Amino acid sequence: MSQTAKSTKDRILDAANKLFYGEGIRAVSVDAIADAAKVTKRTLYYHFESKDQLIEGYLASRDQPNLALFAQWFDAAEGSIAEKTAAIFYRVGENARHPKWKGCGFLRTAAELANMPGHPAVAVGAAHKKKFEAWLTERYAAAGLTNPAAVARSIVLLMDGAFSTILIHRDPEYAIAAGDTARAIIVREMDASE
Amino acid sequence: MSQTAKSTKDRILDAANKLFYGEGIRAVSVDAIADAAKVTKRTLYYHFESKDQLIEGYLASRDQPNLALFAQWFDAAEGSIAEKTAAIFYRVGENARHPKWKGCGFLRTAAELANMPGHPAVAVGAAHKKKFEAWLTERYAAAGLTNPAAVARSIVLLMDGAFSTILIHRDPEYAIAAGDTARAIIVREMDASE
DNA sequence: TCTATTACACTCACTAGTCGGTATACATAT
DNA sequence: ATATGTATACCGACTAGTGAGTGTAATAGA
Repeated sequence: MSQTAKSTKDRILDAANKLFYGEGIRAVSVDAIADAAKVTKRTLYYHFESKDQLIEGYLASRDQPNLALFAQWFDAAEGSIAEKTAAIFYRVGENARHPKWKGCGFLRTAAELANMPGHPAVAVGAAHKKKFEAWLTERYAAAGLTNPAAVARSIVLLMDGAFSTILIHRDPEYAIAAGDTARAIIVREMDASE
Repeated sequence: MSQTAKSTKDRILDAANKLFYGEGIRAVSVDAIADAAKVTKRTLYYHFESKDQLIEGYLASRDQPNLALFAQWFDAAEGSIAEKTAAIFYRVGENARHPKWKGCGFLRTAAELANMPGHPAVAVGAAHKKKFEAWLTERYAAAGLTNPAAVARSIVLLMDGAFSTILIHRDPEYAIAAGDTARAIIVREMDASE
C-alpha cells in the first residue's frame, strides 16, 4: 500500500485501460497487459482472479472519471441547459478527432460481450449509463423542465447514437448534428415549461 | 452455381451470419463456422481468402435484407412520415425482445474492429448506414420537409442510439423513447414546412 | 480437364490460467 | 536480540489447449 508512485494494481489497470480501450477486449491478451504494466502474468493474476475480472476492473476505473468529465464540460459551458447539453456533444466531437479515440469504452465492451449478457463488466457499463441518465435528469429537473426524465432519455439516446455513428463513419460531424438536435429538443421543452 | 437447395458459399455465409452475429466476430473461430456450415475448413478457404474476407462477406450479405426490412416496416405503417418513422423504432423494440437479438451487427462489428479503422468490413458497415440515412433523406424530401437531410441525420442518431442503449441495458423500452423522440422531431418539422 | 469438395495432418504463434518458489515485512514467542 | 510464524507481493517456467492458415493427395461431377 505504498503511495510512492503508483501501486502495482494501478499500473495493471492503466495498462488494461490503454490496451482494452485501444485494441478491444478480445483482441488483447492478458500477457500483453502484463507486459505493458511491466509485471509478470503471475503478479497480474495475484491482483485479478481472471481476465473477466480485469475487464470489469477496467470499466469500473473509467466510471467516475468519465462522469466527472461530462459534468465538467456541462458546468464550464455558458448559457442555458440547452447550450450546456449541446456543449457536451461538441466536446465529444472534438475528442473524437484524436487518433486514439475509439468510441465509448462501455458501449464497445457491451458490443463485444453481447453473447454474455450477464457479464459483470456489462453490468458496470449499464450502471455507468444509468448514472449519466440520472445525472442529466437531475439537471433538467433543477432547471424546471416538466419532463426531465423523458428529455434526459432522448439526450442519452442521441449521445450513444453519436458515439456509434462517429465510430463507424470516423466522422466527428455527427457529434455536431447530435448536439444541435439535443439543443432543439431542450429549447422546445423549455418553451413548453414556461 | 447450382440453385438446387443452397450453394456451399451461401451455407458458409449463413453459418457466419448466425455465429458472428450471435457470438461476436473475434469470439468465433473459422473452424466453428466451417463446422456449422458442414464444410471442411479447406472448403471454406476455397471460397474466402481469409477470416477478414469472411467477416466482410457476412456484413455484405446483411446489407440489402436489412434495408429492405426497414423499408417494409416504414411502408406498412399507417399515418404521416412521423408515424411511419416511429413505427421502425417500435419494430426494432419488438425484435429486441427475442433472446437471439444482439443489437446491430454493423455497429457491433465496427466496435469490435475499432482498432482496424480501414478494415473492409467496417467500410461495408459504414456504407450500409449511409444508405439508410440517404433513404430516409429521400423519404423526407418526398414528404416536403424543408431540411430532409438534417432530419434524417437526427433520426439515424436516435436509431443507432437505440441499438446501443437497448443492448447495454437489455431494455427494449429505449426503442419506444427513441421512436417518440423521432416522431416529435418530424412533427415539428412538418409544422414548420407548412 | 476444370471446378468444387473432402480428409486430415501439420505449422507456428498465441491464450488463459497454474505450479512452485522467493523476498520482504511485521508480528509474537523465547 | 533472536528465532519463528504468517501474510503480502512478486516472478520464471510451464501446461494444455486454441487460433488462422497451409500442404498434399484423393474424389465426384460437368
